[in-house]
Amino acid sequence: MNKTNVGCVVNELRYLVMLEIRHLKTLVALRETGSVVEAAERMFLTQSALSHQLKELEARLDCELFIRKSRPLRFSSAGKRLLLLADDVLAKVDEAERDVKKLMHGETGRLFMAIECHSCFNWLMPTIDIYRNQWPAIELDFSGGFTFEPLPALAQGEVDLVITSDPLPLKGVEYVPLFSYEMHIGIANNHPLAAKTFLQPQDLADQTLITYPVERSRLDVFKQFLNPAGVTPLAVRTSELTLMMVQLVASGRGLCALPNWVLAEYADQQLISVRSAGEKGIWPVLYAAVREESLTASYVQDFLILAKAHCLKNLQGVKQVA
Amino acid sequence: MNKTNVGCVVNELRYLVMLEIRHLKTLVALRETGSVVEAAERMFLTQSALSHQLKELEARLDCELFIRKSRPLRFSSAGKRLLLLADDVLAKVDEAERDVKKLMHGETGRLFMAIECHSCFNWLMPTIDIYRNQWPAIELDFSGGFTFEPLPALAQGEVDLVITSDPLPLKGVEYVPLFSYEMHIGIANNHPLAAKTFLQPQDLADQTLITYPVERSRLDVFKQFLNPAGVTPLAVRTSELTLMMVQLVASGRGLCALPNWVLAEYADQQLISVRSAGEKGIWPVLYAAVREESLTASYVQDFLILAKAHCLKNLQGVKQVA
DNA sequence: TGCTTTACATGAATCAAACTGATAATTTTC
DNA sequence: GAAAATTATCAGTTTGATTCATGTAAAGCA
Repeated sequence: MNKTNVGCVVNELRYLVMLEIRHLKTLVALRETGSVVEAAERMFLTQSALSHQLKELEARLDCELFIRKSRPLRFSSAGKRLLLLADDVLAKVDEAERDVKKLMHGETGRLFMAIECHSCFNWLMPTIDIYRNQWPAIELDFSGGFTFEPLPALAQGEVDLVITSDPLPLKGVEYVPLFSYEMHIGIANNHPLAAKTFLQPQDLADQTLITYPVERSRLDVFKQFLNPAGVTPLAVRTSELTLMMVQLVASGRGLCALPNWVLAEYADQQLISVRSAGEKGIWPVLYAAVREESLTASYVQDFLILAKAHCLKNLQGVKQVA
Repeated sequence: MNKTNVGCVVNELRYLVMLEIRHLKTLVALRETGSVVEAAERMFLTQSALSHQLKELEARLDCELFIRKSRPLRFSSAGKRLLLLADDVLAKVDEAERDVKKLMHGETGRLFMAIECHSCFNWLMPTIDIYRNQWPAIELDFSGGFTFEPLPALAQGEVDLVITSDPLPLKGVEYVPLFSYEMHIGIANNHPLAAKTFLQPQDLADQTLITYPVERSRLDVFKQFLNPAGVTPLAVRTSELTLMMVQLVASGRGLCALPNWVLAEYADQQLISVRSAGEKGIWPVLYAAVREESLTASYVQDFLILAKAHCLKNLQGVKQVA
């Protein structure tokens, strides 16, 4: 660039591409997780890699993008500006990629869904709404209900996708992990057990447990917590509605075991208290079950990607599965 | 992904980033040049590299982006869709990068320009208009005129940037090549010399040459064409206005030597004919001269990048300098 | 039609940059 | 203040983008 002498010709004036899509994704992950470690995890990279990447980017731009020494990390004004860009650009790139897929295999198809995990209603509906905009030509349907057996229906071809936390081996059915979450126990604020930091199986021996009206063999509290310890609750009472379960718990009629992301919002409002089941807690994994063939269709792949991303982003305390 | 057996768990569902900024730039270069070879040149890559890149991208997207066997190449519908994305995204990325620069060094400054190449008015004005939007806080000014000596004024600090095709060594002045272009000779359609495919110096010995009113030592026709052959035209007549020069040429009053990009538009309208000077033609290089210190300022760098890009894109028949 | 020119494709080798793993330095939390 | 967690850094490895050399196909021209 300079030999500090008379009239030299400066040649390398190519436009240095500083920003890459990769960087924008990193920034978004950073914002959504609040730490480099977690952002790295979400991007399937090591913390080291991301640290290098950020250092390199900051060097290229010659500016600091965020303040590390604060939890959660805070973005500088430059960082905020780039996040604005990221939100815009990443959405558009995604859309373009989808459009290309559609142009190629002019895809239209069917995506009938069912849930085995009844709380999943909470996130599934908003996800479907987003999805409908992305793939307007796909025929969508949803089967709920407690009597309905989704997995056999999936194998038979009656439905195309089932949300379940119980991946039982079935010919031609594959399970795509979405995320893992903690199964929390909801308890009245003034309940004596609320004094404990976490609950043991025995604690439930003289309590009423409130569940969805399904067999015990399909409930994680039994499978992973009570049964192994040989404990049965004093009574089991059922409810089809989550909100009603919470009301019952709040008024001291019993305890309930539900995903953290369901209980969190009620706990935040101080309606009830939540405790872990055991010291480490119970961490089921939620899967999307689809038939083998479906996995090749981009409109199915896209739904899976969307669901996973949507949950990781919006559901409190859910973790990516390794 | 598949072991074609019972109920396997499919794990790798990370969103494969297919598109990168790099790819978008390639597509745009492809559109603007109309061939892989030239696009590669413009991106400072080999033809091979670009060929690989495109193959890889098409594989990732699983679709053809453009039809190679046609000149200029034609884009497929998928290609067109991605070009749409590219235009949107690249502009926004540029803007964001500029904003970051401004946030950092809150840059405001001065950019007084002058031209030694008088035809440059044509592209300089539109370029300045674009630039003004990008850097509204920069004070812009422009000195024209045939009596004014820009290069000394640059060294003295009266102006900050000079467009010239004659990079004479001056302390503290650096020359940034913008592009190279062919110096064409304009000639009346019915002129006897119009029969030749290109002109020799001797052809001008009995002709009138119409030039801008500057010394012959600053005119490329003399420096690079007539003087080396020891030829002088029958007469030299001057005009300050390009359009008037062309009118004179069209009516058979003489010949003129002007950059291809100036004459091309008149030739396209069949107003005049153009011929090369010599078999290979004369190919001057146009430079932007700036003072050494200016090169570190991003608002100057940005002007240079913009000018170069704008000319390569919009001026007919200009070439990037190696 | 055959010959030359030009543009693009391909394979192997190279090289740079991104990533990892281990560890050190730092900060936060209790 | 100690322990835990987060981030930075170093050196080694891997990946994948780029080049070089060459092959193939199309376009232009006699």
